[in-house]
Amino acid sequence: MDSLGETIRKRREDKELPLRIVAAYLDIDQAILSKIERGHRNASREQVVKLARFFKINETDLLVSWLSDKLVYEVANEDVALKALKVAEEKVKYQKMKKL
Amino acid sequence: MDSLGETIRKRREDKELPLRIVAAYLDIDQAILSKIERGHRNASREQVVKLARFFKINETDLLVSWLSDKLVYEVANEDVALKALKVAEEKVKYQKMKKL
DNA sequence: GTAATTTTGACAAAATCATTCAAAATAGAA
DNA sequence: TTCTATTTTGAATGATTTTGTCAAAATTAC
Repeated sequence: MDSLGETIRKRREDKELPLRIVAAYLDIDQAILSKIERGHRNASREQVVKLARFFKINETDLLVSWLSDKLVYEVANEDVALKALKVAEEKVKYQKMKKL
Repeated sequence: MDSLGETIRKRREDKELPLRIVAAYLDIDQAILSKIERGHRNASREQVVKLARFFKINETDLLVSWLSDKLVYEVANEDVALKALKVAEEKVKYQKMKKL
């Protein structure tokens, strides 16, 4: 249940690559990558896709990690966080149903 | 499973109040309230609290409605929407656990 | 028809967020 | 320790998003 940042930092350290290299691949400043890894900045969707490609991580898995991080951030400090997540689930399920 | 907008529009129409009156209570332009009711704008947390007070709706319920709307919006058009919501739940539960 | 209400969109102001850059901090090797 | 590479931080800038205002257009009710 790692955050996106924790996941890619582990991968990068396994391969003993400096931020510089990965950042260059993503075409971003290494400061930004540092912040993404530490959870001080949000990655963009495109950056997540590139990261999955670079580290050969399943793209869907990494997108789930990224999106769930954003959701956690959105409900942070709300007493009703869990309830809201459950209700949101129901709403999404309902929307999906309607589409068929 | 109504959205916040649907909920307060129903209440307002039940009481046969014009936007003008409710908007004045919230201290916002009626155009904004119109957009909130139709889901074209997001309400602020403070506005939700005021709306609950005005319509005598349980504040927690209305906050859940509001927050879940925002979550649904955040995952809109993502294939992994449901999965991300579930993972976010786990993450929130884990954070809560750690706090004790 | 008129009058009241609601909706819309253009615009401006404010707030938020992303990026760059350089300096400071940290870690590792000799 | 000193030297070097890497990482982290924060300030400044820019870009984007959000927020509210206003007036005109559309809708509804009478």
